[in-house]
Amino acid sequence: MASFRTVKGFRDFFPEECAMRNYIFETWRSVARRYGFVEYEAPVVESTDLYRKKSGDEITSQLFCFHDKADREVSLRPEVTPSLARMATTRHRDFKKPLKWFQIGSCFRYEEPQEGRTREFIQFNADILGDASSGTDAELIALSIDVMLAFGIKAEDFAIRLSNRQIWTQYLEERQVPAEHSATFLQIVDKIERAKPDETACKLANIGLSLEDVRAFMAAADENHPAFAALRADLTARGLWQYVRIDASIVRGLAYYTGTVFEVFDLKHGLRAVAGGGRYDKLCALMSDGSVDMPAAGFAMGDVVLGILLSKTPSAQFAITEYLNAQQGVDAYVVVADEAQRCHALAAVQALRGAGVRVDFSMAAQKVGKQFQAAENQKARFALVFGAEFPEVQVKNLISREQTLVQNEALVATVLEALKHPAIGPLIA
RNA sequence: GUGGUCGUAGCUCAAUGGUAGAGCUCCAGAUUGUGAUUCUGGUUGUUGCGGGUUCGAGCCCCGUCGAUCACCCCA
Repeated sequence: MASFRTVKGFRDFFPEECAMRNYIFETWRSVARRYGFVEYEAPVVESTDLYRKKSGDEITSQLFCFHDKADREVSLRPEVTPSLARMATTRHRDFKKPLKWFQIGSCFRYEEPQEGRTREFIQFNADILGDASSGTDAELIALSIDVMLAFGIKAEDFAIRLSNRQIWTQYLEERQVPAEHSATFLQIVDKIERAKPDETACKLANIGLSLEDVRAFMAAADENHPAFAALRADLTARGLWQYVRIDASIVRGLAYYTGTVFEVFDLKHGLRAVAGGGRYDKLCALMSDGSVDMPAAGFAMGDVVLGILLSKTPSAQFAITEYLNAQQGVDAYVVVADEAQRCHALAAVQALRGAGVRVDFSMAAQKVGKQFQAAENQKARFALVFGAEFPEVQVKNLISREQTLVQNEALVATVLEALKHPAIGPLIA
């Protein structure tokens, strides 16, 4: 038994898991680029104040925070939106608006790990800054839908829960509830489906509201509500409105959301939200002490819940298998049948690799049978046998099992030509 | 941070308080120039860790670490 384990809530990525992770990254990247987003990255360690500024002191209980050797208070980032707001505001004059930026990287939260929740997780963040139009919100929702579709997650597997915090702001104004109760109220709404009704009613009574009135208002907030009219028209034109469900109980936990809020969630397994986001028009002003007032909206998708959903969705497995087959293994495996020819084999390995061919071979002397077995394990399409017939080389097609003799100096050209033809049939017999 | 369940080989799991096992994987051989199947052999454990009870603990008790579930939180 190994003496060391991963630290609580952290994960190893063995090759199989790393391939899965890379598949997720590449899918995120390719869809984001399809939408005209450019990639950025921010530091993993930030000043703890960066997170206090927008969320208050209590959030430090969920931060990986520590003092560095110069006694600076720093934290591993729990999210990237504050870093993005800092970056975008400090150099906003350098960029034409709107900014469509995405990022992929680790975030850290000191919480109790559970299924779908680890202490280090990887997030895909997509944000649009400098555009206050509802078209921006629609673009982000469309991106989140297309990301799911790109993973092979279909309409019957997921949906978007959509709401808007302004309908609640308006609700509170109409009932003359003081603005300082707004955050408390949104927390109550967030939990309204899970908490006990009498406790919820009691909390609402404290700020002068009744549960019946709130429930009635929520029921009335359907897709015909004027707050969703522009979004609905936009997403309907894209053919994407079918994925959207209005749900007024979605307010999102973050303090900084100001308008549209939405979540991506699965329909079959009751998992945690796959992604979440919304409009945060005041955050840039807050981060820049009012010097840069830039509207913004965005969402984040984590790798952990997404990975669980992919593993439970058969239609997603197909795309993963295709990706893994294309990525794994090598094109050719060099078999050293006669150790006297090893130096020629090494020269060929080097030449083939220089030509861009993926090549592997046994670095130590091995029986020929073992080497062919290794070639199969590596999913090689060709075995190149260096033996007594050198300077001729046996080129064996491992799928058709056909074998031909080729002059060594023609080997690279022959392999390159052969690789142009698509592999026939499955690599494993 | 609080409470429930669980922790045995690389993996999946057995083992009335009485000699720690099986399957799979991995390695080697049968097979010294060709992939499968099969057969044979082999490696791997302070039973998560530390105490306690007992003639004797994988099993019972306490603590601790980890996993998981529910709270909490969901940026």
